[in-house]
Amino acid sequence: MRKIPESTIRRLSLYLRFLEEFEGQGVGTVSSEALAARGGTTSAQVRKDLSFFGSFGKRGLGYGVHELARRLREILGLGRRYRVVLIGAGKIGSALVQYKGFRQRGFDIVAIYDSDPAKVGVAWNGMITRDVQQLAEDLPGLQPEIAVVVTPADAAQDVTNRLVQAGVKAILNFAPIQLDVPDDVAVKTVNRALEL
Amino acid sequence: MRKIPESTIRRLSLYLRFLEEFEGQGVGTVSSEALAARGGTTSAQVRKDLSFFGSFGKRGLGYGVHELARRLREILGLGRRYRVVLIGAGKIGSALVQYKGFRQRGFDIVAIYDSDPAKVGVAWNGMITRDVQQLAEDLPGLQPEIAVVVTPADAAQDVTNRLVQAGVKAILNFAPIQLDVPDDVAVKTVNRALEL
DNA sequence: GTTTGTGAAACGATTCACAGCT
DNA sequence: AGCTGTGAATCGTTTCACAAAC
Repeated sequence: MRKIPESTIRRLSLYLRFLEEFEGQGVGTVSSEALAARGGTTSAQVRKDLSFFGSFGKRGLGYGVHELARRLREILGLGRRYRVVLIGAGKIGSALVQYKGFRQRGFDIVAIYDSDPAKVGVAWNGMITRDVQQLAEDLPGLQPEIAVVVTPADAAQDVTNRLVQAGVKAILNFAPIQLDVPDDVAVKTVNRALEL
Repeated sequence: MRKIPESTIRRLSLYLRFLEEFEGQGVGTVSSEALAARGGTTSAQVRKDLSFFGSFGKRGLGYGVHELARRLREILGLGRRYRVVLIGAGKIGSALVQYKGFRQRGFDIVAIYDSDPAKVGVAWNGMITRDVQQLAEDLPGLQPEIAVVVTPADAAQDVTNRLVQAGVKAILNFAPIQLDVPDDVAVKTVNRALEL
């Protein structure tokens, strides 16, 4: 029982959200069936997902809402805070700085960079946008766990190289391009597109 | 060779984007290998994806960039326009009305609804927000192919019921809830959340 | 009696590997 | 010689089904 499916992780955060709902409604215990109904999966799926990490339920009874929520937060690494640098102070970048959910989920933006002289020096949420040229120099002091790349596609790979060079091991990429990184660096590219 | 993987469809629109890039660069022909490199997959994957829909390449040569792009647009139903109604004139809703990419991709918003009296009557892009109570009455005249639900979670199911009742067969759901619909209605729930 | 936890079976997607066309 | 198209093999995920726990 080693490798955990990526899809399991995605569902785990869903479950957590539902548990928090149940918690708010004063529900003390849920069955895998109830969780599944809320999330549009099956009870077997819920149980298998959880079983990757241990056994948190009581047979014949279900799961303690509060306890399971706690365990999930633990598994998902919530409660822990992450230092993140943001590269790109354009539209998405500045939206992210102001987005409260980001901070709520444990992500603290500790610096913002841009290459456009018109954007450098502008303050967002009390943080002054710095020149991307200073990135290499600043990173050792910032010690960010995560970098968020929100540059145009043509700048993304260059920025990524600098980040990797400086030892960043996790990148969240909003640029519409496949970033080339060493195996020990995790990249998650998010697709800002709608399709049907 | 009947059922086409959902993931194949997702990749197809990626391929199309890359082909348009190549087209812009005056490239006349691509191999599956070249497309794969651009998109971070493998050549076998590209060929298998395309093979679900026919054989568009020339052995020993590759694919005609222009022709393949045309075929993909055809397969993906682009070029066709869709009439969409938007339910919810809140933050995301109003962003969507103004989002140009939506229209560019063939989606024409033909009406906007909200239940909040303060929002009803407000014009977005020259379109006046109407009261959601009028939905049932209006839909037969609007004949929308798609409805986009951007209401709060507690209103979403109710709105959905009305839409289904009126014969809408495709719903794009931004509310953080699992919508319950008959089998012949397609729902795509999009998750406005960031995780890592 | 109810509901979990989990091997085993079924299913679905990706990768391999090669025959066949250009 | 080069590259596609595709069955067959492989790999990963979901579903089944049931013994064990309460």
